[in-house]
Amino acid sequence: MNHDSSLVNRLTDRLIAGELRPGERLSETALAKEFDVSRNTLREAFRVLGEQGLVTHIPHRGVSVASPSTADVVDIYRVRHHVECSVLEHAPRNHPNAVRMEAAVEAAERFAAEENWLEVGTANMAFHNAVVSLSDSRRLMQSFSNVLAELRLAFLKVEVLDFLHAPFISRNKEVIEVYRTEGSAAAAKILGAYLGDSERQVLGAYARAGQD
Amino acid sequence: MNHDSSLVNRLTDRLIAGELRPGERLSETALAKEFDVSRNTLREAFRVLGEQGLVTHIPHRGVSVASPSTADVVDIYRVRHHVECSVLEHAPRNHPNAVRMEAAVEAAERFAAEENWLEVGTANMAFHNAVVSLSDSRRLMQSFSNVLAELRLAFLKVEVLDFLHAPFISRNKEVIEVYRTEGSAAAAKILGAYLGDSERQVLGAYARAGQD
DNA sequence: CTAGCACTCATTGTTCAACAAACATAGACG
DNA sequence: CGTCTATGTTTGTTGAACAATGAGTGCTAG
Repeated sequence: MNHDSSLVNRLTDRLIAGELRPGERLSETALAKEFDVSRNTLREAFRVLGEQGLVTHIPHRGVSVASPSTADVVDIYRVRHHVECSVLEHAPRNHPNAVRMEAAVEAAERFAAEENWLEVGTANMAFHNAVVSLSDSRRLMQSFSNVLAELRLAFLKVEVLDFLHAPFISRNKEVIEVYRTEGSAAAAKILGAYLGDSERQVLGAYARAGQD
Repeated sequence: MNHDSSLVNRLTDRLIAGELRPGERLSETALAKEFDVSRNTLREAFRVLGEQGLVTHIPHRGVSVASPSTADVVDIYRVRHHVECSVLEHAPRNHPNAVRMEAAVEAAERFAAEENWLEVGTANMAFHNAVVSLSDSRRLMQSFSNVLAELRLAFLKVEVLDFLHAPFISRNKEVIEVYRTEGSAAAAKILGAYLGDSERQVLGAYARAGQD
């Protein structure tokens, strides 16, 4: 995805894989040693991750893996509503990137069959990134991708990947189907409802987990 | 605006003030000396500015002030359409932050009277940031703010601040007026047309300036 | 016993000097 | 005229060092 600084990639990989858990403190010296880089280069990587929202930086207290609060989840879903729905609503009828959406759904189904929920989640992210790619806007895709990555940390925080992802594969398919047959506006409505339900599920999981 | 790392602020101030011109190469040693910081800290600041799109970083070739191409301008206006229109369309009837929009317009009028076009541009940015603030989403505001800052670099690049900003003050007022009287949906339509015209103006200026 | 306080220790913030690696420039050469 | 090489400059990265801040500890006084 990012073809720049390999260090940022290595860190994001660990983050979205859940190997660095939300809220976990990231010691500079420890991580520098682990990734075999100097503290200074690690700090540069921290700054970009911080700007992407994957990591929280508090001056003189170091950085931790972002640990989205319920307020953050609500905020993230606000972004999703505005961006995803608006893009889908105004998408041209047969946008080439629709195949990306289909590919993502197929991948999700494959991984769901294997009960590999982490990869199902990745495929789900790919689906929604594909939706936003219908905008043909690099910046929109970039910003949105960051927000989705942050949302994944929210999923990891409450540790119920299966329950959160499984029911939504079929709804992804429905979005594609409606987009193909009835057009953008109808599909955007479906997607909006989808997102509302998804948000409720996540917030419910937060409440059950007793998280803030 | 940003109350974190003072260095990033100092740099962004110089950038949006046009003192560091679009495309200008930013030498690490030179800038480090000028801002009286070490190369390493400057590089950390470069990473966040790079992530914000204000600065372009090419490995082994250093960073330059972002110099948006016409493709970038088109991309930026795509973001603006999706974000601003969607937010305004779904904004509640009497959102408290509407006063921010009005304050921005008044500031723009004051500065226009003084023919201080740089500050008119700043006030215009404040207006559109205020529009997005109707979403009550921190992330949407943050991302959007970055995109607007990048657009200002586009204005600075073609050096026609007055021509680009002056005609749009009244249209800002119109957006507020329609939002107050006819509601969100109507205002969003007006704003959409506004943005379309604005985009054409900027692209026209690019063409006249013979820029890519 | 507990609240407050000084002290200690660990971590981050920042700088500096050094070197490797990539790039840009200029001059030599065919 | 174009290409290649040599040289110099800039970035990428490191390690060590020190200052500044925060966190934890144990002491003291009430």
